[in-house]
Amino acid sequence: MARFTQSESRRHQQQHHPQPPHPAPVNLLLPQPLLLIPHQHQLDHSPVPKPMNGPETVSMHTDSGAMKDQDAIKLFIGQIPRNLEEKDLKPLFEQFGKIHELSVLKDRYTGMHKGCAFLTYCARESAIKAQNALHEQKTLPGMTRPIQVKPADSECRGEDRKLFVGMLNKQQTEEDVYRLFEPYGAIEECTVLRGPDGNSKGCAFVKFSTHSEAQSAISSLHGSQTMPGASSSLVVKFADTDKERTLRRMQQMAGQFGMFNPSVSLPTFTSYSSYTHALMQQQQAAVMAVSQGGYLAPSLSFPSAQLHQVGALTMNGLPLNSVSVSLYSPPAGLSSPPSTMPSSLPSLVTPMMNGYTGLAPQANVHPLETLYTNGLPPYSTQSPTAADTLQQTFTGVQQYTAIYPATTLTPVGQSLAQHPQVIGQQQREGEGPEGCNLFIYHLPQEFGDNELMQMFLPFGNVISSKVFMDRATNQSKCFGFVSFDNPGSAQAAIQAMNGFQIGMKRLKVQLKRPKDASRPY
DNA sequence: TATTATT
Repeated sequence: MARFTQSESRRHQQQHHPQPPHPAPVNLLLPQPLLLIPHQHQLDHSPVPKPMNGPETVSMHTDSGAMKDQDAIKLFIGQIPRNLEEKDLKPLFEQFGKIHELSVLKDRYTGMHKGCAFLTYCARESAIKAQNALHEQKTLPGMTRPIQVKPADSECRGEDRKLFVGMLNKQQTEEDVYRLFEPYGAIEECTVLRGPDGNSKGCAFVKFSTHSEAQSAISSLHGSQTMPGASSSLVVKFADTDKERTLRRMQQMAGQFGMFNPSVSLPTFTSYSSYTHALMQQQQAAVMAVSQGGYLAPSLSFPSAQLHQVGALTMNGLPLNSVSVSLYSPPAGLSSPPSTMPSSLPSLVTPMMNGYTGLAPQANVHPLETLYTNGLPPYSTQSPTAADTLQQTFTGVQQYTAIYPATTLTPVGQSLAQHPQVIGQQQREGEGPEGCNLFIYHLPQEFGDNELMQMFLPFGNVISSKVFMDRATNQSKCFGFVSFDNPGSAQAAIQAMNGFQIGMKRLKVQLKRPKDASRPY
């Protein structure tokens, strides 16, 4: 299983900086120690060591081994192919020392591999060796960018010393940016953002070793000069926090979906160039590869640019002029592991993302205000929760797009009605065991059984889906039932989809009442 | 002018 062969000698050639294998977007390798070592007191907040007699907490997704040193460093591992699990990664990292814990990050609801992991060696020294040998040094099969091996954010958070630099000249390199910021402190990381073609996007991230160094760079550099070719003066500010970034993405997506600007012309069938068609097929092939646990060829990865294009193709311009953020009570005892991918994927499926959003359409409002300023009273003033809920939902949508890229490419109006049933014989008017059956209300009028099923497939095996129709008019009554084969999937679906906004309505997703409860004697 | 992810 040694797909990755790390030459032993590399670790010892410290006299020159090894060239990263990819010219494109890489962090500048810095003359400073690669690993900024947090002080001990920052690392360990509890002076009490773990009891020697108790086993470490071990979960199914965790490889956990021997005791670690007090001063061990948790490493973040990035750019991992999504088909590699702990057991596959272990050999690669074991060569630097005994591993205390290695866990691949998975989405809490869908179980989707996030493409990164945490790794703690028993010995601090092993972590340093591993970072020196691996960080940015090798690209794992199927990845387009080199592996990341660096201290996890939890070891020493970087948000408050990381700068976003905008309005750069597109010709400026990591080195240029480094020189520009060097006078203000020790730079730990310096990255110019680039597109897939390697062209600079005219902005960069610069991480200093301390907040005050970063602050002094802002004071001195922000607005201080205008780069040749830039439309305004240099921007230097603290990088967005995770939350801000999520909100920003949501807004971008809103733009993509044509909600901010209803006048924007929607893509039409002319968008279906042969390229797009090829892209669809490729992505569909990739979906199959992933779902079968196979290896992803490099060309089958999902660069964000492609996903964006998918997004752009899926809008149908459903008007959205209000948003509400609801709090739901998370079901107690949601402890089952995330549901798995459906084992069989539909060959031709219906547009999932159309008109879906968890987004606030108002423009010119501060993102955070947007969340709570929609003409409705906030459901709660316990602030982070509503935003978290929305973000979780949004994350789910992104993953949906990633898992079913081809799905979203089906033009609006060409729904499953024109294609063979995908679950055929399995679909009956049926129910799963108690706890597996969901009641869904506020469905879009145009949703039929299949759309309903598609919407819930990501959370597990859907054994039946039924939208109730008005006999007289043959119109949907906008509610229906979905049954899974296990309660965990049902709970995951509730978590992700209850309150999910579609058009102007929010889905209500809850467990179906058991029969006897609805018919009291 | 906002990244490939941080339990």
